[in-house]
Amino acid sequence: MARASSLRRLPATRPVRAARSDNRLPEVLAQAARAFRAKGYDAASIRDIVGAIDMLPGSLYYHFPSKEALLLAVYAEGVRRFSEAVSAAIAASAAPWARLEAACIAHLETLLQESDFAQVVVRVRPSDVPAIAAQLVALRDGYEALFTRLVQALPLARGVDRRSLRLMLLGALNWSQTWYRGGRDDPRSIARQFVALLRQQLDSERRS
Amino acid sequence: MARASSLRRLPATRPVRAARSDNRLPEVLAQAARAFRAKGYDAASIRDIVGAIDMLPGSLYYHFPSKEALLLAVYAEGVRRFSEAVSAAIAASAAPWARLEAACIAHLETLLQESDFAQVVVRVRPSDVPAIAAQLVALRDGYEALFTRLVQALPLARGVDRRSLRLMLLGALNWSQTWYRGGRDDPRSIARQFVALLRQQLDSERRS
DNA sequence: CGTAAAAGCAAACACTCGTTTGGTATCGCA
DNA sequence: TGCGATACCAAACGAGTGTTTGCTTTTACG
Repeated sequence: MARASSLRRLPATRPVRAARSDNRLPEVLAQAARAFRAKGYDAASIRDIVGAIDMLPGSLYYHFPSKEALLLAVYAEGVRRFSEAVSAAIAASAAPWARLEAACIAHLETLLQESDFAQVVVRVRPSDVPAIAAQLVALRDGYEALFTRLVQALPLARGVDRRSLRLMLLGALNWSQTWYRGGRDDPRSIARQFVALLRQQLDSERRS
Repeated sequence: MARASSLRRLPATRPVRAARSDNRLPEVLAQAARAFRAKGYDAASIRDIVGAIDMLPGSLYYHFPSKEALLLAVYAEGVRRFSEAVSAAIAASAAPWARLEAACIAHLETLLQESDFAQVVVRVRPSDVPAIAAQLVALRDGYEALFTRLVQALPLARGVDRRSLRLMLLGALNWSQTWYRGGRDDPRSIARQFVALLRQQLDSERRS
């Protein structure tokens, strides 16, 4: 059986028949992502979300059993977009540093341009939604494991802590959401700058 | 006239007489910082804050005209603590890199240990509180100017973008609030690691 | 076509939110 | 000691919150 678009398995009430074509679930998700990104989880109300697509508050509960479940769906989609973008980006290169740079560029372009879903992942803190905090963290950790492997592959001088390097890089990238303004900066060059600042230790003082 | 403790000028209703000794404003501020840090601005309710010190919701409005004004007071105090810690720390050293490292250590220790007030500065986004967003940004910018000067003083190879360096460093430091767990890590060594990862370009290829 | 499921409407529910208003102990000070 | 400002209490306000319940329209499918 085909895996389908992955959005189709999100609703909690499983249809036994195919979804109808006038299904507005995609619009709901898009608007939810937009609202969560702009206002954060608590400040974004159900009425904000559904009102933007002329739907009534109660109607949302046909698609999701709770506001938390809605956030989880948006968050999962955000993580999926990050993973997809980065996976595709690193496939092109073989050299460890080039792969890391490609990953950072893809991460930042997804975060700062393709927007909304990805921004929610960086914006919303799992601890803000205790009921699903563990699931949010698990999703994010799954994605960041990609970077763990990329950093692991780097040829570094001994004594360089790879965990610190990963945390520093991802932290700097994610924090850019705070100060980034389109037009003035662009994601690609920011990511390149950041990687370049770390690349000073030359490759392979030891085994690859 | 003495400058006083700087908390005394916070209330919006200016007393013409000295404050009474049973004044619980300090406790209100401390609890507000605690709540804003733990839950964020929107999720932390007035009742959460005053309830923790057995005060009634309405009583807060003797000290502050609005919830936003309360946040502004907490935020300003947080920025003040950052500034004070970092200013004191960089006074001890003269060498540019040592000063930057000292600043980062002080920043991170303030953020991750002395806690609450400082954490609010990193946790709460100005855009979450539009009415005072501009003032929050101004406060933070004033503090971060400290780092701009520290980075400016570094002897760097030409072609190294100082703005990127500053943004990367502060971003990585601030993001640590997300993953830091006391006991496992400690702020001092984290800050040292981060600075070390950037220090590879040797001092003064050019003028000091 | 007819029918069952899908998708959403309409209206309310109980609750919490920030805030206001009027009153009152209590303290600092002359 | 008395007076007035200080620092609250007590109780409510209207608006907004996530969510539920019963009903209705629309669609895909046999």
